[in-house]
Amino acid sequence: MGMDTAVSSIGARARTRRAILDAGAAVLAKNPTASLADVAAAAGVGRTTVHRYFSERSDLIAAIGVDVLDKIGAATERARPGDGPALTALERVCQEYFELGESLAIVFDESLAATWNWESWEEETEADRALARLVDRGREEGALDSRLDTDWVIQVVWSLLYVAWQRSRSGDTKHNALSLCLHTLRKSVGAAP
Amino acid sequence: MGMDTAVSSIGARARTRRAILDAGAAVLAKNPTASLADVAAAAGVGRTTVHRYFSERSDLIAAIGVDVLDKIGAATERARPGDGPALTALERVCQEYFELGESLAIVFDESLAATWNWESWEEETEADRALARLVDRGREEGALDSRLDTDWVIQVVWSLLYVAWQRSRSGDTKHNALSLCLHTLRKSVGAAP
DNA sequence: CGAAAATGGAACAGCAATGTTCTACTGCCG
DNA sequence: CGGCAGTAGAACATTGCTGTTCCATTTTCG
Repeated sequence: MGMDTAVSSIGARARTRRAILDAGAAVLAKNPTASLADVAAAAGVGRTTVHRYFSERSDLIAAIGVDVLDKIGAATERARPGDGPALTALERVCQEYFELGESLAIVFDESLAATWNWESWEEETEADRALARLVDRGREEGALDSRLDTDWVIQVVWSLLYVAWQRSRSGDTKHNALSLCLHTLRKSVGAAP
Repeated sequence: MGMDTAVSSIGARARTRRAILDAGAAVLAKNPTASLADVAAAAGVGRTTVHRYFSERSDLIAAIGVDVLDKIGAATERARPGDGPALTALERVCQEYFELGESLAIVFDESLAATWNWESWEEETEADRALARLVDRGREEGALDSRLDTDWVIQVVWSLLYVAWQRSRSGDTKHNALSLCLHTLRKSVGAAP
């Protein structure tokens, strides 16, 4: 059937698209002002090919954003934030997010969000809501510090993730960085003993 | 004497320079890709005047960097990191840094550092050393968690400051944001009870 | 093999920011 | 008053990125 050609063709397109998306995320995370030529070089494709997939720069950035949100959504589901003790679940979420690696940098970079017309960034995702529910549950269970509101806890989680990711980038092992992160997280947002 | 004209002239120059530096810090913190025309407008001066004080864009950015490092140095001295119990001293440092406000954004923005040829950013300042000494002292006193190394503690301090600063930007009172920051800091890096 | 799809590279025009130069205006102080 | 420092604004050349078009080449698959 014609499906084979369609599949292989779509497969080729998908592969190229993914290469550009990944390279774009890595390059733009390090330097948000990098040119599309830099992205193309990092992806191992020609500059025109980048334009063939994403007609404008903002299209590429938006696509990277969608991609990261997808990854975060998938990681959140894998962590099963509704299962088991809240503090343990929060640690699982942390671990899954930490595995996202470079994608994290995109989340933290505000200057990209500035280049960004994109309202999807503002609106709450299902992952956001799941994380908020988890924190709320933790406070009700008495596992989280009642003096810290939900927003604060979530912000602290993300910032500790960022610090840990930077540390693993600086040469420390991922395991070590994650251990420090989780240990600090437990102490900082856990209920006072 | 000629000194009067010199003084007033220098006074005028210094005032303009300061306006450009402050406006530049504020504008570039929000959007590192902002044009010099934006900086000039924010400073209330002409674009040519900016070039008169900082011949190239990188000169302006470098000058802002020096300025921020100066402010951090002064804040560190005010906090007297050598006096009293280490945890209390660390909180004082945190308070002083928090007061730096917008200048903090400059410190966290990596994309500015990328635009930046500037090696001074890498090298350790006296403030860095003082903070490291304080953390070391805290661990020896048993006031800080012995499982967290100095680098980690310092990174956590900065990231909590960043989160608190963002929060006060988002509408919460500075007092409230600082309280959350200090409370979380004590728990996260303090010695386990 | 042969056609269609995908790509790379060159070339081009448009654009925005940069950095420079020159002129005219303003405020200040002797 | 008259000179001087500082400034704004216009005008200009330059540069680097962007987005587009066209063509030659490679890859893919029937």
